[in-house]
Parts: sequence; C-alpha cells; structure tokens
Amino acid sequence: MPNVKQSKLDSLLRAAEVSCAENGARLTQRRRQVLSVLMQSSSPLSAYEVLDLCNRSTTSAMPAMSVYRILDFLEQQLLVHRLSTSNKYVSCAHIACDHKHFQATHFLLCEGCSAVEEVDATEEASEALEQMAKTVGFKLTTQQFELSGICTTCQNSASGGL
Amino acid sequence: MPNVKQSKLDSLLRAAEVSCAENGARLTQRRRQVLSVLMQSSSPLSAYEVLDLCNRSTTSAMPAMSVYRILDFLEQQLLVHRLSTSNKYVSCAHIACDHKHFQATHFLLCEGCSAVEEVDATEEASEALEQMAKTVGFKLTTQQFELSGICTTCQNSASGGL
DNA sequence: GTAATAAATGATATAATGTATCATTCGGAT
DNA sequence: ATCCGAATGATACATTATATCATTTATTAC
Repeated sequence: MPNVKQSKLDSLLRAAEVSCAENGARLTQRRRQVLSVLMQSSSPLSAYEVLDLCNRSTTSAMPAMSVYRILDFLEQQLLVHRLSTSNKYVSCAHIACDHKHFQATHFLLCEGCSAVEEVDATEEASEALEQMAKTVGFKLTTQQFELSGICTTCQNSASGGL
Repeated sequence: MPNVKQSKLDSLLRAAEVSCAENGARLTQRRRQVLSVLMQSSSPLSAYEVLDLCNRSTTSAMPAMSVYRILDFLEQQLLVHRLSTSNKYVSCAHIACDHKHFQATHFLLCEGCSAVEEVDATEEASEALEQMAKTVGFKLTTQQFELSGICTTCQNSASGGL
C-alpha cells in the first residue's frame, strides 16, 4: 500500500538528494532504496521490516548491517525520524518543503491503522509541558514527542483501520 | 546506590503486597525480589539489568523468562511502569500512598543522572496536547508521556550527574 | 587516466533482547 | 492427602542489534 504516487516519490527522492548534497553527503543507491521504502510505507517500519522490503524488490540482497547504518545516516540527515516508543522509522514529512525543525515535533500514532502524523508543537503545548516540568525542577530538552490516538479515518470507520 | 532506606523499602513492599491482595493476586518471593530491585534503583532498569541485579544478591539463579513474566505482572498491578522510549522499568512512585492513576502520567527523564520523576498531567498540558492533536483530527488516547530533560540536581552540578 | 585516499558497502560472527513451550513446583481448596 | 490452578524452572529458539574486517566505490591529487 504505497503512501505516495510514483511521480511524488521521485520528486521527494530528488529533494532528499539535494538536501544531502547541501550537507556534503551523498544519497547513494542503497540509501535511496531504504529511503524509498520508508516513503512508500503508510506506517513506521522496523529495521528488519525495511530490510525485508528492500530484499523483496531487488536481486542483490542487502545485509542487515547496511540497513542499520543507512537508517542512522538518514536520521542524521533528518530525512527519516526514529520513533523511540516503537523503535521504528518514518520518513520525514517535510523533505520536499523548506520546513525547518525549529519547534519540537509531535508524532501522532494511530492505534487503528498505524499511520503517523508529524506536527509541530504548538506554543500552548510547549508552554504547558515546560510549566509542568518546572514544578519538579526539570528543564525540558525533549524535541520529539510520541502520542497515541485514533486518526480521523479510523474514528469514522469504527473497524479500526481494516 | 539505593534509592530508598531499608525501612522505607520494607513498608513499600508491604504496601505492594496489600495492593496485590486487593486484586486477588500474590506478591511471591520472586516478584518481591524483582520489585525490590526496581525500588532500590535510582534509575530505570532494563529486563536484563533487573536479571543481573537479582542474580547478584541470591544464590538461586533467576531465569530471564521469569523476569519478563514478573515485570509484566508487576506492570499489570501498576506497581511498576514500563518506559517505552527506553524499554526500561521503574517502580511506581505511588505504591505507598492512595494515589490513583486517573490523570495521564508524565515521566520526566533526567539526561544527566537518569533519574525519573513521575508526575500527573496538568489540566493545561492535557488540554494543549488534545487541542494540538485535534488540528489534524486525532483523538488522543495516550495516558503516558515520557519527556527528557535535566533535573534540578544536575542543573546545579553542571557535571551532569557524576 | 592513474594512484592514493576516504567513504560506503559486503560479509561474517556474535552479542543482546525477547518469546514459545513444556516440565516441575508451590499454594490453596476440597 | 489429593486435586487443581498459578507460578516458576528449564530449554530452545526467534528477533533485534552490534563489532569487525574485507571489499568495493567514489573522490581527490597528480
């Protein structure tokens, strides 16, 4: 179930390539393959899920080691995000636009269909969390939050995303 | 580095025992041992860290399987919480008091010393998060949040908790 | 173009973590 | 004491992740 059309995928990959170049890095074939798999997935994937999908489409088998290395690389490039609650990966929602990760990012994870929404923190939310932490003397540093819930589609379909 | 005094530990364990009994469950020796290890730790522990600590103190070795089973049990009894970002466990901060987990719970994780503060969500925070989710049609279900930051002690010691 | 260098990948082994399954023991009820 | 179910022990195995070194690929200098 591809999440994006082919034309969209191509332009995303091109944008990713440019983004890498700007950082003096290269989007190699392997890296492109991994990123492409994540872009086409409607839900976060574990390293081994990525691996399986990669090895389904090509003849030359990719070693697990490479997937881990490449996921690390793509994460550093901010092309993919790692969800620490599930230890899975999603491609960044802002690859093609000029969005910068200034605010904290919230990932909304649908318990029905596993879809992910990547949204910027609102002022109110950041304020409220900061304030709450302050009551016990904590100074927050988190820039990434992962929240579970039910997406619009699944709320309406009652079946929970089947 | 025990987090609690012996007398305090004893009373916590007794409270846990009562709590289990109220649910028709038993706090066996093994379960008590695991819970005790977590109560004495100043930071969250992974399943295998718990295992190692258990096997350090006793002669009869505990199998890994038991630790997983017991952690599941203790979590169901709300005596310990599982931190999904790190996949580690902490003993509940409210075992001895009559606190109920009505509000969502926030765990503040210190990046310096790994200490954890367990606090109830404020109205403001819950509101703000809910509101934020609503903008993309999400209905939140999360009752547990994990935030990183720096605790008071580490803010003052600059060394980061060493 | 070619050699030298660094980056990326391949390949293999192994560590760490988590689960499935069945046997055994322990506690409480009859 | 006997029965029954809960809890634990024990073993095997599945999954996930990392360490290490060899090989290939790309880039730079010449």
